[in-house]
Amino acid sequence: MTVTLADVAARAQVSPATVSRVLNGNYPVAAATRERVLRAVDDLDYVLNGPASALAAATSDLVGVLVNDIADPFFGIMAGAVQSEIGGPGGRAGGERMAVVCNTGGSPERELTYLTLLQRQRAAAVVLTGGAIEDAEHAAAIAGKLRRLAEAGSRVVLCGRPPSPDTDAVAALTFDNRGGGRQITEHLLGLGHRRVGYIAGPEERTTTRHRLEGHRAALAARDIEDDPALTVHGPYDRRSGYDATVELLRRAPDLTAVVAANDTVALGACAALRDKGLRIPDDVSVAGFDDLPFSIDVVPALTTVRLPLHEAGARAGRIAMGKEKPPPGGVATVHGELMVRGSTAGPR
Amino acid sequence: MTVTLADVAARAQVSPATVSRVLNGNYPVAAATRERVLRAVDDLDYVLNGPASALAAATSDLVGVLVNDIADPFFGIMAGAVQSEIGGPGGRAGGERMAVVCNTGGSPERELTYLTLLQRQRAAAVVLTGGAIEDAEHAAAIAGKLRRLAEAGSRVVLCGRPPSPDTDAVAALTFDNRGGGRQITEHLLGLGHRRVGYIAGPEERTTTRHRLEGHRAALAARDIEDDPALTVHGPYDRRSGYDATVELLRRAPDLTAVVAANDTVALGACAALRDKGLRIPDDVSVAGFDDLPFSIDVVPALTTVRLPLHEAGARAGRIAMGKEKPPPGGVATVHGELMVRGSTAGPR
DNA sequence: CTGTTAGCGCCTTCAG
DNA sequence: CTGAAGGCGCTAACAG
Repeated sequence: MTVTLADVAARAQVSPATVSRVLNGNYPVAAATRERVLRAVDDLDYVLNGPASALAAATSDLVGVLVNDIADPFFGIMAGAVQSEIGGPGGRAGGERMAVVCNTGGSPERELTYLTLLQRQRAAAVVLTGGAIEDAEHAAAIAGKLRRLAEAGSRVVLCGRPPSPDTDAVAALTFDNRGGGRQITEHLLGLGHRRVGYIAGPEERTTTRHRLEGHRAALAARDIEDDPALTVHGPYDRRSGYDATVELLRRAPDLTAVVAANDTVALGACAALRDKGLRIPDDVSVAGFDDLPFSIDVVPALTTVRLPLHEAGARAGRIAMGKEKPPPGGVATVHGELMVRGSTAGPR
Repeated sequence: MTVTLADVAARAQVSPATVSRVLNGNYPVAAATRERVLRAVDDLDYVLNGPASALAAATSDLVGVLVNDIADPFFGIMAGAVQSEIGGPGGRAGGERMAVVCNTGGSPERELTYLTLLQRQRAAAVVLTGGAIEDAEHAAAIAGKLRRLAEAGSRVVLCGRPPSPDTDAVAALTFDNRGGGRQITEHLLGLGHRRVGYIAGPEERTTTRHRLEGHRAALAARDIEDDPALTVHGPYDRRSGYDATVELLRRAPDLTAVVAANDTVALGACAALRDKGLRIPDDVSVAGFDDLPFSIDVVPALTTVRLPLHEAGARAGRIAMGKEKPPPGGVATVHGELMVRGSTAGPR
């Protein structure tokens, strides 16, 4: 019923092997023969059977992309960038690799499950985005899975995640979250702020910890007390920013600035401040992190640290495909850039 | 080297068929036997070979999701929702289906290419999101591809895209773009606006056309002239909103409101107005469409039409998996809800 | 409930 | 440059 390679071969009057070679283009085939085969393919509307080739060739053209939440532009941008680079060298509808996007929701189990599923698919590569969960047991489990994936021939690339030891990753592009966190707080301190609230991300995640460490380093460098009451943890979403800000304001009505773990959280913080009748930045300055597309459009525009998400994702994609050499030592640090905008100013 | 079903069978002292049955759980197997097999699987760290099963079973556990741009939350939200519903009935790391996200960038060729690639993968289902391109030739090509996909056993579901004839889609969930477009303009007219600029999406797309038709219907219902100078087309991005607004202002300095094709475009429009020294909504009202998460956080909050993107995506996913019955006739219209917020008010 | 027997459709040596 | 042959790892009838 469904047309197979053999049908094409018959129609083109060549052997199945020849058709295979034409389709994969990895082997010399006479131009005339190729033409004949291609015509037969068209005539028959033939479409290669992916699973069959994957089985025979022991590798598929699927690339896994693990993200926390694809609805979040932070991940959407990276996933899109990865995807834009994994296409083959072009040509017909061949050579193209496809991205399997796996939404882990930040859950360790789902992360593991998806890795297994990708191993099952014999994924050509796997790109893990976003911060890692800081739990020894889980880290070991992940490392084990990644090792097995690598052994099975998948190229593993970390994007925006710190390199973890014995992972067999081809490369790790890690964001300089610590440096960025430090920059943003330094900017605020430089403006004269002394009571700075910090809305951190969820605990036990490298991203959260690094950004917070940067913040603290900036405080320490100026000998400013790191009042524990000024730090609140919560998920990376708007709601958390809102609630945390209300809480911070309750604990420390004297604060003059709020640093949020990321832009989305910062948005929630702004909303809370506004609801309390506080003006930004006149009464309270607000800063975010990531520089998502909307951040320049909120009013006042958000001061934040720009992370080159698209570039990083694209590079991860190219490295995963072997189109670009991994960085020396397999690790590259991607730095953020402080974007000073209207949401921060000197304290009252 | 790599461990296979046969290895597991040997270790559990059963036949390969039995192992297969345990793993797929579609067949009765004695509890004791199952235990033994499962233990062997664990001991050997066995992972099923996806391509091999797909070949033998003639179906894969991949679900294609076509989107214009995964970095855009409009699509990210739907893709995430689809993905959340395609998981199997649960259980071990089995039964899980994975989402192959295909970024078409709005290009007809890429749309076709990806459909072919999904057919090659023998995708269990394919969900097409977003509006369709209005070009007879392309529409026919797509319809043909979809028909072939359906014949090959993939369940095709449209999400946010009008039902196209002879497509063999299991279901089409279409957004009521016309109704939404009409509502938003009616809202503005009700406030007293008479000169309303309209920033439409790219031409030749159903979404663009329907929203614009709704806008015009609202004007017509009030016998207000549809001044062609008040409509500008452009891509669905911020930049386009900015540029279009500058152009509208040039053409019609007397306009008192701007309706954007979607929220992202509206953001650009707001930025342009602000740069021109115009206040929102005091000088010019602005309205968007979609109600993306950031829309409530911009200042002033955006009046817009909320589309239940997550719900629609989830439903599409369930229908694609056969977990939910398709709507009667295969077509369901998903209505938007007018969200009146601070960005619109009566004219000066 | 379990084992046996054939393929699924393609790639890939190996000859020629 | 092209053909022939074997097997990739699993599933799906059939028997039993």
